[in-house]
Amino acid sequence: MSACVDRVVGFVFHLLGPLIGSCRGDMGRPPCCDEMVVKKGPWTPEEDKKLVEYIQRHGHGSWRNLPKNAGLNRCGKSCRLRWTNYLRPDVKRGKFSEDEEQIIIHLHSILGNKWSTISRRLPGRTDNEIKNYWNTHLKKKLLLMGVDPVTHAPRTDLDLLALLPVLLAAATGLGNLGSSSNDAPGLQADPVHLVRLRVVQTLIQAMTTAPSIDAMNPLAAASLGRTQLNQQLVGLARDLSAVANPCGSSFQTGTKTESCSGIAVPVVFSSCAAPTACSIHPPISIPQESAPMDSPASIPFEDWHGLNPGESDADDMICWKDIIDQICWTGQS
DNA sequence: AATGTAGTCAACCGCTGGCGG
DNA sequence: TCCGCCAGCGGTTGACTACAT
Repeated sequence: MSACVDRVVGFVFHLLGPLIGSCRGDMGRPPCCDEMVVKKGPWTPEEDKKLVEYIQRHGHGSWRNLPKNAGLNRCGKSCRLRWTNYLRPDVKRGKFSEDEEQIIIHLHSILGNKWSTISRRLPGRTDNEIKNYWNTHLKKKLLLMGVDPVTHAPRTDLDLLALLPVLLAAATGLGNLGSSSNDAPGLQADPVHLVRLRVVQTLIQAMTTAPSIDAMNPLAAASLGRTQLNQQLVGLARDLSAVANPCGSSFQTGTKTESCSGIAVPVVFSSCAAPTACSIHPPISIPQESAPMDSPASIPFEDWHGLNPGESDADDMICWKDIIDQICWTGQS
């Protein structure tokens, strides 16, 4: 919320800045350069040439005074950035090598987003270049490997993603039930629709709340967001049980412990005591609570391979729109 | 061929901490 | 000790390009 206010205030000041600046007098801190005159945007070859020649001849000295001395219509800050990120003779350009990638990943696991510190260990690479490479390549690479790029720990959101097929199957099953049942279809249509809406609501809530939490504290978010979502999913599983009960009182929900690769995992189950009567409804099995990341009950990294949707088959990659479409419209015809 | 979408990266913005007066 | 200036830093933006539809 405050970030939003800051943005609005920033925008207003952005609009009024030149006006305020022109009548500021000697109040407050003077701008680093005259925003009304100074040039912004991409550098031209002529500007590059001027900057390089000046620095080679005199050194950069005070960046604040450099543009005036070098005959450049630029902010000193802009000159420094252009020099350090692009024009400096020792800047190495081109693709990052495997070794460089490994060094970046390793250092990032120790230092976090300390791009300038990381860049000092990689001669010829600038902090900006490393930061961009991280955000565009390495982050994705780690995600596909099942590693959280923030914590460098095995991803903890995969169990939630792994639940989606289960939820889909449940929601789809309800749709089939509603359309195939001869018993008062009109009475079942509304609860089915309500459950679908709750599935969508849960997904949307997960998608919209987690990032804001992440921004403040990724570690806390990983456990908090997941815990809340899991609780919602548990509730959802119970709703599904209540609605999709084709066998009367024999349909049950509860909690139990299941073994996953030899590790005990608490799950919520919903099952039907008469399988032949409800073969279209697979048992719903949902992790009950998120375990702490370092808990022995959490599933180890190597055990997630089968659950990572992006790893086994590219076609299995989750598309949120398709999921929501499927949940909302399956069985509606 | 035209349009839309996603990816990339140079440059900008605003904050922080060091330093000197 | 306080204050202002400055360089450096990390996050974000937006222009450009490649690819898909």
